[in-house]
Amino acid sequence: SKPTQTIMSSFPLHQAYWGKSSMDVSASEQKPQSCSTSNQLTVICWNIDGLDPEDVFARCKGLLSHLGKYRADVVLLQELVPPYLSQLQNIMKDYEFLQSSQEGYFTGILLRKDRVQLLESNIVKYPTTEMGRNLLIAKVSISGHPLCIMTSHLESCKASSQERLNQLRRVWKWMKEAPQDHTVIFGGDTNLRDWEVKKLGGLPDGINDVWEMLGEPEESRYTWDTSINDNNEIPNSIRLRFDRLFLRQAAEGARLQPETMTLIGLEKLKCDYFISDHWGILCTLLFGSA
Amino acid sequence: SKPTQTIMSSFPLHQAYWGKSSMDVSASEQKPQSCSTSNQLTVICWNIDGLDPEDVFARCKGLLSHLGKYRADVVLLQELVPPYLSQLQNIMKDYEFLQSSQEGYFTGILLRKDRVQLLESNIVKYPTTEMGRNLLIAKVSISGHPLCIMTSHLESCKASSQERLNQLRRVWKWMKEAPQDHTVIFGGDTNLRDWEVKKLGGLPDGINDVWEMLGEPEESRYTWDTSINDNNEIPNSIRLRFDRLFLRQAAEGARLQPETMTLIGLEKLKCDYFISDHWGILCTLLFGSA
DNA sequence: CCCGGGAGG
DNA sequence: CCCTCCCGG
Repeated sequence: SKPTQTIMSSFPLHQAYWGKSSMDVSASEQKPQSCSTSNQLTVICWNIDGLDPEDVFARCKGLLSHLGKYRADVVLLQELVPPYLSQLQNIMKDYEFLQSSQEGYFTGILLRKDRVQLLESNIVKYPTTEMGRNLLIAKVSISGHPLCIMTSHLESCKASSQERLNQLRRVWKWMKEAPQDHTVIFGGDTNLRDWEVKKLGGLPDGINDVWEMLGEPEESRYTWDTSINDNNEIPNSIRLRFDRLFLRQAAEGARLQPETMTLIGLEKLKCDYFISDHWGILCTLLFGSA
Repeated sequence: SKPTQTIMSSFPLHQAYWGKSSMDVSASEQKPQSCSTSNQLTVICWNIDGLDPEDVFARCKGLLSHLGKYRADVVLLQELVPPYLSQLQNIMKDYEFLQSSQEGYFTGILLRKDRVQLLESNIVKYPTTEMGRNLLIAKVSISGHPLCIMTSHLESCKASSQERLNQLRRVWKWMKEAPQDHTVIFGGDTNLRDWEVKKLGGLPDGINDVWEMLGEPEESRYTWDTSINDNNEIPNSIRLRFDRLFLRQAAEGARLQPETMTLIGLEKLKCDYFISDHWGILCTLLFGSA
């Protein structure tokens, strides 16, 4: 009875996520249970461009295929829209969903239930946004580690630089002021240009950019790249690192150490579109001894 | 036989400049000869918007009326076009004319013959202009004082800020590198926003903004003001100080001290247009003892 | 969601 | 020659 089900058949999406011929088994049986005391944390961060009406079904299927393949502990999505979200919720029964708004487009935090225990969530408004942007926060426990997870879609477009930097300062403030016993990880579509971060004097003490911590690997630098991605039909080749992860360590306890960062969603679908105009970030981190 | 004479009758313009019933006397008799050893210098600087085709005749007449009234020693004009220039040359027989180009729109320096002796002139190209802009320079002697006079119409529009600032730096360089025994005065349509000058670190040592030297009088701040001037039919009220005079003193000899700066062309013509979308600047300065 | 150019206010 | 919006590249 959901409107989206009138345009999307559920089965191919289910299959994309759970795998072929899996309609007959329950969710809990379909994938091996992860070790809930593993010290590894897997995060996906992706602006899925839910506002683009082109071939939504195929793109959603592609997205579910990736999410089902990696089964990340934490999935941070931007530009979710209600029909898109409904589909994910219908299929991804093994995740708990948080969303930053009920209407328009918004962000979401998806928590893998068997790995992450949600303790508290919070939505913080940006007071001067002109695009309805906000900061979504989840306090969770994973393998016994207290973790504060944040996502946001900062003000878009070059022209909104000032507002975007206001929002970035606010994000950093929330990261710094999170409980000191929590590790804090932010992932989102920051729409940042490198010169904007420089303009703020660089990252604040205690907050690091995960991509920089990994030695600035060239192959995962540009998350928005019109030299490859033609979803937006932009003839110019422009490459920007819009999507970023920031990390603040807990004052004590295990440090969270980035291990790998790769881009996903790089393959073109049969419909000749990419899943999104952004690549997704797949990041693994390890809780180690301090 | 000039094309402009087919659309403009010369007599009303002559009358506007020289005064009523003056067609029967020669130019040299029409106005009292200024004292050629006066220490006062009068400068008019005005973007006359020669590109605006509306009511050119009435606007040219209004311009000549002002130029005839003040009979400035130096008149710096921007957005001259050939027909407009021809009319001025036909009427203002008491001035020597320099122009920065022969075609399109360009700047001009008009020197009152009985007060100013032209020694040398120079046209400096801006290498990267996309609007054909340049710097027009005249070395002159006035009351025995060596003077370097410059005018320009810097790159227009907010979007061309970078090129405009390149040009401004070049102007300042030429002002600084003019012969040290010359006083240097630049007047022009700079299209500058205050934040652009700040961005360059403010005015260089040794170069001053005449309006600032006069204590930043509010009534002569905005030379382009759509809250009053509707020549361009811009519904928003926007006021900018586009037109500026810069001064560099000679290393020795009399210092040139600004005395007054007023805006002219503030009255609406019968045709319901202003003379230009810019106000003119009328400035008096005095050579004093150092 | 890049950039630039053109129209309308 | 302001600004914003829209469109095409």
